[in-house]
Amino acid sequence: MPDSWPCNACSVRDAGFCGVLLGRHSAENRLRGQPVWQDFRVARPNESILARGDTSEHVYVLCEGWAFRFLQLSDGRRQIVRFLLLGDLFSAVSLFAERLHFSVQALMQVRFARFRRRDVAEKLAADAALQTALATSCIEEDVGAGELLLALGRRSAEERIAYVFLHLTKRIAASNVIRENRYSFPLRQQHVAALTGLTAVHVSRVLTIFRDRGLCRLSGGILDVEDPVELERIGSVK
Amino acid sequence: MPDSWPCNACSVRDAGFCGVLLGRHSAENRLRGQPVWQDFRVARPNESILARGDTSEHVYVLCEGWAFRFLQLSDGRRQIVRFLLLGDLFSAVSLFAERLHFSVQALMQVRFARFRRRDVAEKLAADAALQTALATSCIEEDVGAGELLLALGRRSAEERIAYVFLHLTKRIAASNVIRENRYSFPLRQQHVAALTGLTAVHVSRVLTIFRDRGLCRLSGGILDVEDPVELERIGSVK
DNA sequence: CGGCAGTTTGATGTTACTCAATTTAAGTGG
DNA sequence: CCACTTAAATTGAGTAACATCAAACTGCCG
Repeated sequence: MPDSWPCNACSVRDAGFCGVLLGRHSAENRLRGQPVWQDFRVARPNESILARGDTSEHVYVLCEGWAFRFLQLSDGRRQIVRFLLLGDLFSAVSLFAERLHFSVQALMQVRFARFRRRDVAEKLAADAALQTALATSCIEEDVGAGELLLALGRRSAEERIAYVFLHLTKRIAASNVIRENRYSFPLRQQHVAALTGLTAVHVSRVLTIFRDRGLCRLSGGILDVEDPVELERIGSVK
Repeated sequence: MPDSWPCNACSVRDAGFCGVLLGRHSAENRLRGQPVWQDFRVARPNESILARGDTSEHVYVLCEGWAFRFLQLSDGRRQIVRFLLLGDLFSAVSLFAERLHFSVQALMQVRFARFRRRDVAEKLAADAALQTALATSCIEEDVGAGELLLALGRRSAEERIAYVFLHLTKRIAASNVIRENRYSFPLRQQHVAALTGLTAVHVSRVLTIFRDRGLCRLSGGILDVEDPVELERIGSVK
């Protein structure tokens, strides 16, 4: 029997934050006799889920699909700050703040769970596994933000795109089984642009170059990495 | 008697993280009979304090001077991720990780305190004020990183520089008394460049424009904001 | 006074953006 | 399954923003 098992409700493995919150889904892992999760919700493709400035009594975990966190200027310019994958908290540190300092949008049809912030905070005080999971999420988000800052501030368009491909494929690979350097990768070029600080037109040009060079190709929601070594050479932080 | 008092050892007020850690500096705020802080250290201008990849049993609080956190590519390109001001933890989330994912360098002569990570973690479990202080730091760092990502990804050189000036002056103003829109601002243009993802040459050009427009001037370690309204219009996130 | 780091300025180059037109792909309803 | 609609991707031409290189200038410290 595996020591980790997907949740029958949300298909998230115990290893993720959701799994820890749900406590391996056994009956005794409830708060005051109620399930610790509040409810599940669904959002359609491109639907806005949360907006900066909102206050919310909940924290959120993504259970199905992809979404992203972003910030936006008053004139509409927007920057994606992080993609949210299966099992991700929308934001780890937002457990500590009522008012949201970011917005979240669905990339495709998604499902997510809401947990009452107070319940989670209460459980957190007594649950070492949950503390560890939260700490890990905080670290990962901080590392991710720092590396993205480095990419946006100091790297060329090619390097940025290679970097985000590598970063995301590694995150995918950590939670899924991947075969043959092919990744389910539902981003459109506009999303790559919004993440890398480039325009969609320029992303298209760079991806054409990557394709012609036999480096990788993105289409139909699949990322095909043909030359992982070279991609790593261009995009790696090391 | 004020409810907040500068630490006689490090001049940090109780309101900062250091103050909470030291617990208003009263005798009973010690761990196992020892002062909770490990020791104080000094670094000279431009001295490297911590390097990415190091492991450390300590967390660090800045007690005097300015420093900055940065990331760097193997070819030397570097991006400043956050400036560290009086009372700042070098990194809030690094309380949860032994291995550092960032480097720290002194901007000028600095003094900082080391605290054993284990001791702090232990104190954290029992001390609600410390929990709150840590949570606040985590949020503030996350907000700062997000806004900087937005600036680097989507804003022009002028906007970025106006933004970092505003952001830093607000942080300074939060901990000091400021008179007449003059800020002690020990950054050199190269640091502004390293923070904004620009070159020092281009920063120089933009600052010349700002000066000629009567917007603000940076020299001799002083930032003089002559037209706060206009600076806000250019640099604000709102 | 000399040396050095930082700043300024000019000339030139490159990268990525903008605008616009065209092609391709993805849905949608009959 | 096809015609229609709409969104996304591609391509080209022209441009703007910022980088690079190099030289001159400034201020500071020993």
